[in-house]
Amino acid sequence: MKSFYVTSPIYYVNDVPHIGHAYTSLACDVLARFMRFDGHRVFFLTGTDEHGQKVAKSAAAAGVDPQAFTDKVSQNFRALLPALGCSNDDFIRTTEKRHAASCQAIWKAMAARKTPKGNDNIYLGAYSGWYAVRDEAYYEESELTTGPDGKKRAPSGAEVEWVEEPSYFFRLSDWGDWLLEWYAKNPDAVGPASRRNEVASFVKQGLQDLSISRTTFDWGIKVPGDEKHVMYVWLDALTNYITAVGYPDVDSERFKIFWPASVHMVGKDIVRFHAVYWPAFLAAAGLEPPRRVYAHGWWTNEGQKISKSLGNVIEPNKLIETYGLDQVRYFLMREVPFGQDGDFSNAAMIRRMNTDLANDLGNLGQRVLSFVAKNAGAAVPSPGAYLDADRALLDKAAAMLSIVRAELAQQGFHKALDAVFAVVADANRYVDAQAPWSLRKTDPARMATVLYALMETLRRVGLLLQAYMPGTMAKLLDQLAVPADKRDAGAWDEALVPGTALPAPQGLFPRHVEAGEGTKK
RNA sequence: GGCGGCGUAGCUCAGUGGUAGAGCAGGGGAAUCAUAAUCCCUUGGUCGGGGGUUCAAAUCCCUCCGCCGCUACCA
Repeated sequence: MKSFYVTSPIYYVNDVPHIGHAYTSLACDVLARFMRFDGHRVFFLTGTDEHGQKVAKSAAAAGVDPQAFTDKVSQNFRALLPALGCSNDDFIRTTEKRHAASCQAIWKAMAARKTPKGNDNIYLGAYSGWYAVRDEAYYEESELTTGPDGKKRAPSGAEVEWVEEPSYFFRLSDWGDWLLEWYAKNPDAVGPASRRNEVASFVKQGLQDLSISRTTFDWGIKVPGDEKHVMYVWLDALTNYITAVGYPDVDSERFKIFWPASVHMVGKDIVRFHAVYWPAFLAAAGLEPPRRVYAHGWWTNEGQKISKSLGNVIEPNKLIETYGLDQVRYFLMREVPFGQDGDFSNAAMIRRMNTDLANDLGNLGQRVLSFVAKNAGAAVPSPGAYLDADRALLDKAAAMLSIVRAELAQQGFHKALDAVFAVVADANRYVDAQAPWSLRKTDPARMATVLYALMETLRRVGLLLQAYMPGTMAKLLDQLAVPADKRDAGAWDEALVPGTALPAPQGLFPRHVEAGEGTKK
């Protein structure tokens, strides 16, 4: 059995869940569901990133210790998953014991090994730079301005001072060639291709060593053997991906089955951490890099950049409440080519849910199933010999599986949907062309064949769309009387059994009508 | 500044040398099984500007204009 390991980033608990988090998680979920459907052994991981100075500070501000604080706020993210219909297999928190053990193990593994150039991977040095206390951030010399008072200031206007602190460094500078070779030999390792090019050109510029410990705060995982230091949050955070599959027990069944990860799904803002640092950390520790890192784009809201200060943050729960879960899942996966930025607008959302879902797919189901209920004895009809028109529809429906499989293998979520909805459109044309309402009077046997072909097409559409819209497609398959154990790719060619009794049809996708609209004048 | 990408119908985009395409939106019609849904036809573009190569350019080359991404240690 093939395995498939997909991860979302672990979400930083200091953030409030927004559409970006939901989007990443949903993309992972669609992949996870499709791969399970397609017979893979799947592990879908998500979780929360809970260490770092900002979290410690937020906890202090709330008057609680950091652990109690993160116990609480990590729930914001955990609770979002069922609301989104996510089928994650685990939820990891970086404050868990298993994770501390894993981080310390990868640190030791890195420290024990040499770089490709024969140097130690980790060495103790000093991290120095222009630090703004107010911003809690370091700045590059080039970013600073010198005021009339002679003081250097950050772009934010905060005063900066030169500080030095002891720090362990990861000798990233020795890993550049290895990374470039990895990109070259594994063209699918980073996607979309534009991101791979960006990352490669970044590496080509030459890499500096990376500070991987801090001494200025202590809310983190202790560096083995030097407890004054806590690990750099990104080393801590990225390591979650192996913790969850059993690291440091590399001989465990789970680790052997699922590592390396099939896809790390990330937002475009954190590509570098996943496509440069992470593979280098892993290689330094003697572990395999992930098979693929894929960066998706960002959403705007009604054409505007989303920001807290603009107050136009899109809350996933609100969206689901307004439009429905499966509608939102569909919209996010369909509206924008995955990998590119996209715009959310209520008009576009409503257009998609009414046009694609209610009118095309929902109405197709309704017109076919209610016709069968009224005119074919509420049971699966018995088909006669197929004509060319029937074959054309059925063959195209049968071909969808391999198309969807190929598209999703490279995160082509929208293209996979394109292929399925092309068949839905064909099916609507077929209904009109065959006009079963006429056949009812002239040729009942032919009518039965047409209805059967339509139901078979709906069955396959329903099977494939389960990954995107699990709830609604379960209803569709129920209405087609597809048995629960015949809803995966293994049952792709197991056609509906004539004579099977059918339940009363019900609408799948209600049209969305805006308040004040909908009453005829 | 450097590197990379993009600019095609009202909107979102596909199309990388051979008579301009899709979806949605707009207009007209057909049908009546269905969630007034569906189906057919149709309006609409000097393919960012200019120059060049070629029998032929949205597609290759040059140049200009505009937009975007990356250009390292908050996460």
